[in-house]
Amino acid sequence: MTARKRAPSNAEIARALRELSLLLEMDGVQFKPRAYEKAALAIESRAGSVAELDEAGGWRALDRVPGVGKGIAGKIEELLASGHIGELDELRAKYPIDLLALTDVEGVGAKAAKAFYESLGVRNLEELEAAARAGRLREIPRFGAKSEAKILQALEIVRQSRGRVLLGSVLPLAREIESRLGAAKFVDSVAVAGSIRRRKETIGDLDFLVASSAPARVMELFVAQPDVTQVLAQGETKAMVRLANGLQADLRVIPKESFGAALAYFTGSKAHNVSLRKIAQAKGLKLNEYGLFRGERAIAGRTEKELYAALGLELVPPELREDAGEIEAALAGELPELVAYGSLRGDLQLQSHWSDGTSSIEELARAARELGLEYVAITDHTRDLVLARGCDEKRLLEQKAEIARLQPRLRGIRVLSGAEVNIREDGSLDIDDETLAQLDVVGASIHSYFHQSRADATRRVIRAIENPNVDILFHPTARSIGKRAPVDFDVDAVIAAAARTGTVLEIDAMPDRLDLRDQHVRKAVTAGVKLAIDSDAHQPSHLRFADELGVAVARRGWARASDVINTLPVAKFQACLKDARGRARDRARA
DNA sequence: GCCGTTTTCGGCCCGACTGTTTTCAGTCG
Repeated sequence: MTARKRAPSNAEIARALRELSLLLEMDGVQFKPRAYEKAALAIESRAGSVAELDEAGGWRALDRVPGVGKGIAGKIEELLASGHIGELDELRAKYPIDLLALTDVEGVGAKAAKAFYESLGVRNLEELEAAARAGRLREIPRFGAKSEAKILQALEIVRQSRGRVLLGSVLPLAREIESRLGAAKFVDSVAVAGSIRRRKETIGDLDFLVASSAPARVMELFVAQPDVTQVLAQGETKAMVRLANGLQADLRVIPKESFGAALAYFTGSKAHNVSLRKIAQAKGLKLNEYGLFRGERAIAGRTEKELYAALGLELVPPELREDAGEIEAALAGELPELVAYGSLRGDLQLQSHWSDGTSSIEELARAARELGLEYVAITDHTRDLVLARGCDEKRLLEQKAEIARLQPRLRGIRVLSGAEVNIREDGSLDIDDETLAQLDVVGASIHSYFHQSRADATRRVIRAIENPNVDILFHPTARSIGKRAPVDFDVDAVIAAAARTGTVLEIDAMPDRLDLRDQHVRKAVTAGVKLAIDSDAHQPSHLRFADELGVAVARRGWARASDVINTLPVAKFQACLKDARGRARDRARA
């Protein structure tokens, strides 16, 4: 067993501050909880390491982080120096419960957790579930049978995602480990395999594959990484470790000539591999992680391309390997040419500090240009979202004028005016048509009434997209992975309506949204509905999600570049929206 | 505990809605 001293990551510091915030709230302290929560958010979304910042400049440097003052800077220093925060330990002793897990359940906050603990002794998710099943939550004031049922439903969603983490939260670490291994002289090639390579929306563990003639040295390097908290197993060609984020990471070392076969084998999915082996079997061949064999002789396995070709298949992109028709398409030579990473030219959903974003329009535009984008739409929240400082008609038009003033200073990137209008309970919008008609890009989305009946929700969404001014349906189902179920509408009916009205459906690339999800993207593509892949950025560091995660979801949904409207150059993109609005108006008049 | 073009005190994105009950916690971004 290895235990190494390492500086806490920003995420770990944020987690401690967030727990402190919740415990203070539970303790009835005023205002401090919000301050700690704000500081946690700021630290979590910071690009640079806070631990390094402290090392370089101490609390004075920490104090300059927005939301962090003298007090919280002191707490962070305490954590970095000793691994503990005294006040946090004291509060944990007072309330010995898994508060972070409990408040992750939709409908449970600090106050509810306190009531559950003090009245029923509930300390963790298991005890909460037991209490809810026994019908004991309704004994607590202000809780009844309905809230009990809602909590059980929310627990089910949490349970389904237990032990899995969001793709977006592990991808950077996976790449870091990959490049660390790849930098070693004795490593010939390295790859991330498993569900990360397939870009599944949640990840259960990390799989690494290395080709090397010095496996022992690779093993040593792998288990000695600073992120490793525990070595679970270490043999000659295989190691398993526990990482600081709680996930397990596995490494296999393979001889060069088997790398392609092993990569295919460890990328999966299981169902895809079973189908490949059946094809091999039918040809009198044997397929395993070491290669494709006729009798004892290996006939392919050095690369995946060689392996698939030997089986009579086109190379199947990892994102499609779910045994969902890709084998048949590859046999027939009819795999689609998927939208490529790096092919987005625009980003159509950005929130600035005009509503709940943290950056100015100019900062967002410059950051987008840095990423190589040619245009962005500023789509701040609107009237109904009071907490997000939603804009009314007047502010939206002021912002449009502001964008026009800024544009000459922003060379190399076109900024479009827009809005993320709220779809109300009945499908009406919270901004008038006259104003919407003046904006370049109008997205509409759901932010409330998540629990309507299927019929009501379907009618609501279709009514919204039938408005000729609505160009795009933003984050269509409003789900939050591992937290909130998607709004229950008839997806096929909404896709059919989008095809009829020329409405674009969005793939919102925020790590916990990924909405539309892969299967629904595929339905939309089949129906000929256009997609937009957007970051939903609230700060510059979010912009990269569009390419990193959004394009991945589109690829998993079999989308080509021609299906994605923001792969178009800005003039063609705008012509496309204008054309759709024109036809929608004609239809509305008819 | 943080913050300041109302700057060293006194505010704290602060409205509608749900579920549960007569005063409030939680949710929406």
